Amino acid sequence: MQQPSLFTDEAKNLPKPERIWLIDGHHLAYRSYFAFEKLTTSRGETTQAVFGFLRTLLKLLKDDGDCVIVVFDAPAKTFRHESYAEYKAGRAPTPDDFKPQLEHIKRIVDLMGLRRLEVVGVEADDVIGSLARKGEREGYPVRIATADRDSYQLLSESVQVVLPDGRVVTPEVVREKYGVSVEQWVDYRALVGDSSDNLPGAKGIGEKTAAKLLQDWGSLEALYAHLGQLSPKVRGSLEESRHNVQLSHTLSRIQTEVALDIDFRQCHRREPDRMGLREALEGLEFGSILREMNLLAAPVATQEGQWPPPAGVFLGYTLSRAQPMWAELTGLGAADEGHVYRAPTDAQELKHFAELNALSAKDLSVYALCAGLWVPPGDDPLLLAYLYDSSNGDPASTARRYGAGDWSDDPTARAQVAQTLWETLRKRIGDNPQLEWLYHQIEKPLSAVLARMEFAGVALDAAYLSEISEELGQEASYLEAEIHRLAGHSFNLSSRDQLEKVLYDELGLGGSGKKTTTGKRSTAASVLEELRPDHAIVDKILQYRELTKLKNTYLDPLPKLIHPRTGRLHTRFNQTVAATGRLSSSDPGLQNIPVRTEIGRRIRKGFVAAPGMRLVSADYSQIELRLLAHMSGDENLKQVFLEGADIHTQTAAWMFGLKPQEVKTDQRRAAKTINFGVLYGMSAHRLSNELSIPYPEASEFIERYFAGYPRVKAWIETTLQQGREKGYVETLFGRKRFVSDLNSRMKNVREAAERMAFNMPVQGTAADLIKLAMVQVQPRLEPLGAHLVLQVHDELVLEAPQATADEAAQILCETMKNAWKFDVPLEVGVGIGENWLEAK
DNA sequence: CGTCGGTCGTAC
DNA sequence: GACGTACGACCGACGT
Repeated sequence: MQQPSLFTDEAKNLPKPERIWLIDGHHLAYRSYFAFEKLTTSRGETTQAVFGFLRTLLKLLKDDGDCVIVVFDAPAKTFRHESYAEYKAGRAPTPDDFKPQLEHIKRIVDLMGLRRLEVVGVEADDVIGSLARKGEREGYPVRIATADRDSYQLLSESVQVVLPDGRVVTPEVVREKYGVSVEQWVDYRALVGDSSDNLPGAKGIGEKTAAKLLQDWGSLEALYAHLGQLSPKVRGSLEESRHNVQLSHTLSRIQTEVALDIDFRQCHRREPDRMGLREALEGLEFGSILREMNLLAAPVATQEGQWPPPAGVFLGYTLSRAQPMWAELTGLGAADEGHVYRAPTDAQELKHFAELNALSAKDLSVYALCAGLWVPPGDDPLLLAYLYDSSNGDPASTARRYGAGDWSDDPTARAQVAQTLWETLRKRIGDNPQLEWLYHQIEKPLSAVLARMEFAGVALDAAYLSEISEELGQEASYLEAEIHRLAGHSFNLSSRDQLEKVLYDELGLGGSGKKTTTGKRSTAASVLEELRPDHAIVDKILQYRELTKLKNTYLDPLPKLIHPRTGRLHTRFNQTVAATGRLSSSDPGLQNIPVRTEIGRRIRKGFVAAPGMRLVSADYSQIELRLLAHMSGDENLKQVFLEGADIHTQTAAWMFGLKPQEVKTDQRRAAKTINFGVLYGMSAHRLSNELSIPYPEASEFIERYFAGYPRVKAWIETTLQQGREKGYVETLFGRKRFVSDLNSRMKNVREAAERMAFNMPVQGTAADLIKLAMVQVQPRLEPLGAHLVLQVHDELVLEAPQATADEAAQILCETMKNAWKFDVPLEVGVGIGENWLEAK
C-alpha cells in the first residue's frame, strides 16, 4: 500500500522550492506540552510535547513540505532576554521535563532531514519574521506554522499562518474575524492584550472596542494623538494604561529585518535518516507515528491465501462479547508473513490447528472449549508484551505503542497485528533469557491451564445463597428503617454524600477529621468505627453497610452468572492485568470472596463441589515473608522459617530482645501488624492507628523491626537504588515492572512510587511461584480426574472425585512446596471439603 | 440514556 | 501526612 509520505524519495534538489515552511519550533513544542494529555514512556519519561509536536508537524506538512525551516530559540541568552521571553510567554518558568523533550524534538527534526535554525541572540519570532519577509521579497509563498497570534502581523498576500489544528489564517480571515487589517494587528494586540500571552493591554478595552477605535482612527498613534476627541471612558482608559499599552506594543512587535544568511535554494529537505528516526521513535514508544512515517519494515505485499492456512499462522478473531464463555464467534481470520486468510465464521474451523496463536489466545481457546473443542492457546504476543513491560495488557494500546497497527474489528487485520507484534516483541525480548524463560516455562503453558480452569468453572449452591440473601435483605431493611428513624427522616443510605450530611451536619457528630481525596468528610468504616460510641445510629450504619455490601456484591449477582449450559460459575483469569505479575479474576471476580466475617464465611459455603466430588484448597503460609527472607538474605528472618518457628512471636522476640516464651500478646500483635505492613511500606502513622498506640511508640517499633532484620532494610534500599538507576524493579525470575517517579522531588509522589517499587519484587515473585506450581500440577491431576478451579494469589482450589481427593490434595501440596527451591522451606496448608469453607 | 470519576469495601 | 495488588457496586455529574 503506497501512500503519500514525507519520506518518499521524490524530494530531489529542485532549483527553487515551491513554498517555504517556517515552523515555530519552540512555541509549538511548548504548546504541545500543555495541550496534549500527559504521555510517558514505560520508563517514565514525559513525551507529550514531542508527540504533539510531531503529530502537528506531520498533519500540517502532509506531503507538501519541500523547504521546511524549523526555528528554535538559541540557547545562549542573556538573563534579561530570558526573563523578557518568559514574561512574554506569560507562564511560570519552564517545567523541568520540557527541556529534554525539546532536545528530542531537535534531534528528530535533524533526522527527518528538515533544516533546523537557531540564531544566537535572536528570538525565534524575529527569525521567522525576517525569513518570512525575505521569502516574500524573493517571490515565494510562505507558510508559518505557529499558534502564536502575534504572527498575524506578518500576514500578506504571500504569507500565511497555519494553526496547529490546520486552519489557515490569511489577511482576509483576520479582517473578518477581528475587524482589523494586518497592519493594525500589533496596535490591536496592544489595546486588547492577551492574558495567555501575558500582554496587559488597555484596561476596559475589549476586542469590539479596540476594533472600532482602530477602524475610526487608523492606528494607535493616531488614537493617542487625538485623545481629546474620544469618549471620556475610552480616554481615561487609554491614559491610565498608556504604559501597559506601550509595553504590549513592544512585546508584540516582531522584527523583520534581521540579516540572515539563508539561501532558500539550499533548504530543500534532505533524505531522512530512517534508521536513526526509527530508533528514536521506538525509544519514545511512538508506534503510531512510526507507522505514519512508513518507517516500519516495508510490509510484504499481502496476498489473499486459501483457507485453511498452513500451521504456524496467527489467528485474528472477534467475539460478540468480552466473556468467551458467553460469546458467539463473529469473525475469524489468519495471517502469516505475506498472506491473510479469511475463514468461515465457525468454531469448527479451529480444528485445523494444534494450538491457537493469537492475541488473547486464551479467550479463543475457552470459546473453542464451549464449542466442544480443546485446542490450547499457543503463542500470544500480548503475553510477550506484558513480560516486556507489565503495563502492557490491552491489545489496542499495545498494538499502537509498538507500531503493530490499529486494533480494528476486522479479524484478518487483527491477525496481522498479532503477527507484527509477535515479530517486534520477539526481537526486543530476544536478548533477555529470563523473559524468554518466563514466557516458555510460565506464561504460555499457564494460559492453557487457565483456559481449562475458566471452562471448568466452579459449582455454586444458588438456593442456599438465595436463602442468605433473603435473610440479609430483611435484616437490612429493618436496619434501614431504624437508621431513618434515628436520623429523623429517610434518605438514601447508599449515598455517602447524603450520609455525610446526616452524620456531621444534622447529628453533629465530630468525625475524625479525615477527608476524602476531594475534600469531603469521610464516611468510611474506619472513621465510623471511631464514632460508634457517640451515637446509636453509627453501629446500625456499619451493620447495614456490611449486609448490603455482601448482598449486592456477592449473594445477588453470583447466581445470575451461572452458565445455562454448564450450570456453573465461570470466572476469567486475566493474565496481563496486574502490574506485579499476579493474575486477576473478573466477570465475576472470585479472588475477593468474603471469608473474614461470619456472614462472609457463610457465603464461602455456597461454593461447592459437584456431586461425588470434593474441593481441595491449598495455600502457601506466609509466602511473601518467606520470599522476603530468601531475597533479602536476612539471616534472622531466614532462621525463623528454617526453625519452623511462629513468625510473629519470633519477630516480637527480635524486636524486644526477648525469648519467644516471654513475648506478650500485645507484643506479638504489634509484630504481626508490622509483618503484614512492612511489605506495603506501612507508615508509623498508620501503625499507631492500627495498634492504638502513640505515634512515637509506633515509630520505635518500626525501627526495632528493621534492627531485628537488618538485611531487610538493606534489601529495600538496594531495590530502590536499582529502580532509580534502571527505571524498573524485578522479581527473582526477572519479571519487570517499570516505576517512574522514584526520583520525583515531590515527597508524597516519590514515596508512593517507592512503596510500589519494593512491594513488586516480593508480590511478583510469589505470583511467579504459584504460576509455576499451577503449570507443574496440572498434568499430575489429570490421571486422578481432578482439575484446578480457582487461584487466589497464594491459594489453589481444585475439584477431585471423592475417591482421589486425598491423593489430589497430597499432590497439590507437594507440588506447591517444591515448585522452586529457596533458602527457606515453603509451607502449604491443605484441606478437603464439600465446600470452599470446609476445604480451607 | 451511557460513561466515568469518586468512594467504599471485599480479597490476598 | 495515604499501605501494596486487584474487582466491582453505587452515586452523581456530565455528555448525547
